[in-house]
Amino acid sequence: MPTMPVDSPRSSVFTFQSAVHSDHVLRCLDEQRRRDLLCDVTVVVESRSFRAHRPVLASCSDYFSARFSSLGEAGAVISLPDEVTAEGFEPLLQFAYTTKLLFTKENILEIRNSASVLGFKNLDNSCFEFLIPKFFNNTKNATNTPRKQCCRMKKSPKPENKTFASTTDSEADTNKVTSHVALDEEEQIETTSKLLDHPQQSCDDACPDMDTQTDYSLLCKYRKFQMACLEASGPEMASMSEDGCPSSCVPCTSTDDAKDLEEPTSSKYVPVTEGCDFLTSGSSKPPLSPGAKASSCGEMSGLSCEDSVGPKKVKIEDEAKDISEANNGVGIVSEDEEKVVLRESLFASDSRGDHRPEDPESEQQPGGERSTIEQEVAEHLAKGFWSEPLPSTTKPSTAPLDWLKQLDLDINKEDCPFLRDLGAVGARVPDCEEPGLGAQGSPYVSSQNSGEDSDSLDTEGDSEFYSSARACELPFSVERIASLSRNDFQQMLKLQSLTREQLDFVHDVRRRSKNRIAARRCRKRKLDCIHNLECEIEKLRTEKDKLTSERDRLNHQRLKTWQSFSGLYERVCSEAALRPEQLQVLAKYSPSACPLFALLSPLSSTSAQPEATLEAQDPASACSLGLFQAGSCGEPSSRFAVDGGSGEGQATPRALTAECPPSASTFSGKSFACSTEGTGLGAFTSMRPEPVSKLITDK
DNA sequence: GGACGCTGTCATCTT
DNA sequence: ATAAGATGACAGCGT
Repeated sequence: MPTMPVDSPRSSVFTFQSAVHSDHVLRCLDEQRRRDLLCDVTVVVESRSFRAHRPVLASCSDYFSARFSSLGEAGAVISLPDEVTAEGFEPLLQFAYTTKLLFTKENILEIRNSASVLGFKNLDNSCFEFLIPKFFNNTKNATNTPRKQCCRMKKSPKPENKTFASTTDSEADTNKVTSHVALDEEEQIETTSKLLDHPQQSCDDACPDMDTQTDYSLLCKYRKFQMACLEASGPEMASMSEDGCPSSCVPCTSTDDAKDLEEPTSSKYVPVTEGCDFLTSGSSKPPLSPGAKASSCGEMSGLSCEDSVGPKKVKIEDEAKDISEANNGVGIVSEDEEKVVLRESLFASDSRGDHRPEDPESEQQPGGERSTIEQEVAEHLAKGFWSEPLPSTTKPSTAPLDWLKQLDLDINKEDCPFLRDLGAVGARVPDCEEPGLGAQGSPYVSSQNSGEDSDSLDTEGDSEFYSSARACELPFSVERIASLSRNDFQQMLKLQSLTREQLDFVHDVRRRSKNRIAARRCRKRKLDCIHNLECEIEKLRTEKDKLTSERDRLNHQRLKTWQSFSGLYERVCSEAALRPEQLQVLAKYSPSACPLFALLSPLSSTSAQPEATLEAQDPASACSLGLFQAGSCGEPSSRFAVDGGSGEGQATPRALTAECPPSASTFSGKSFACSTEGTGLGAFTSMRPEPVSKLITDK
């Protein structure tokens, strides 16, 4: 958009933004493409060639962007992968130049596939995800798309949520495409949810080791706990974030974006006030009304795995996002029975007047009977369209009550170019689930998913609010009140001349809404923390098992080495027929760990080693019994647990009794005395293998 | 009808 | 000093 800073005596900067410039540019580019003017690339698909401009393609498609950047100037002709068909590519090319995607039931799959391969932006979520199932899964419950089950921790699946999995009779005779689509949609939903949710979002129950981006910095007491864990855990927990969040093992419950880490799974909508900042601060775009900001932001941020109960809402909110980003609306009009034009069009400030007279397509099809699919599609898109709040320009001087009436009447039926055409379907006004609450028909309310557990905004308190709001004649929605930043909120209040009572009421509503959201966050953090701790416990348990088995292995190895060593000494001594004096001399020059010491123990304990008391001597035999007779002790490790005092084992009585059965534990007391007797001779005497003892005894 | 879980709200404390 | 957020406690509601 052209900005035209104009110097003024006071150095003020003005901004002019054309609402038609981008349209014009695109139109010119399309014209050039049609006339093959300034086209710098030929795209070959199957046997067909398409002339185009690289920047246009690159700006719309990741694929082209990558290709062009890698090819440089050389690639004047590029061939697309086999997966891309001409039938699928041509509408995409047209979309790139016109923002309109022409498709039919017959070619939408081709288009979707091509778009997927080419990485065409702004189509998947906004178009295919909703449309394809409508085309190919058009059952009664088609609108009830499955909730992302893996993100529902405990809620039992509801029957209607199984639409995709279940195959109705009407579906039974559908072609393979149907199942393919259903499958793909599941993937899409999942992918979409992942994208829209916090990237960390994942299944709760299957991810003990998955990372999380839960922002524990927002935890208060939990953060302290996490920090304590960090400190206590040492290097193992070094992967924790600064906030004390262990990245190695964390709750896999959803965590939203950095700001709104918290809301994703547990709440239905998350107004992120801060998210509106980019709209409000120094924007060069035409100022949006507070309502627009609120709605946009609320809907933008209102996505979560759990929240996005179906592609419908995802799409709507995605559209809202697009709307908020580009100030565009989404319109859909019918061309003929099976043909639909999905169009993103400029959503000028006067959205209510956006009947797009320049588009003959938008005119009602006289007598044209729409298919159910089409009706649903149109209704869906209309919802997205009207989820955009009324600009403030439409209600400046209108009395609040009149304004509300206006909302209820005008918007829903008359002014919406899509619903107007829908007949009975149109009568099901978006956001008007509760007939008694006319205010809920206000486009300020973004509760899109009618019916089952739509706890987004249709809470008791909100319903109460609407009643009270009507009583107070407040032109606000809860969402708007709660999602606005403080400044915006204050500004909005200033714009409205409210009575004291009204002001109190609005503040109260805002406070409660904020608190409600905070409570959700808080609870979610608790759950995350619990989950995190469970993961930690599991991890430590695994670690312990690993270390235990390693210890056993090493002990076993040590026992074998000792036995082998002892055997060798025994052989040497017996073959050499050494006398005890000779043995002592030999031992004198042997390392202390040498099993030879064991051969000397009786002598040393009685004469040479006065400190080796009877208690130590007795235990020696006791230990040897315990060690080498008590096979009942079971494992080698338990045997060597006894000799902990001789080396690094550090066996404790508790360990002994724990590891040895009662029969062997009768020795434990003395064994322990023996093993703790000393680190030298006593210890080794306690360990001498029976053959050695026997040898010495014999001698 | 009670147990349980979920959610909103309030009061209070912390940031 | 004030607003916003966090959290414990409680109550209402649905299952």
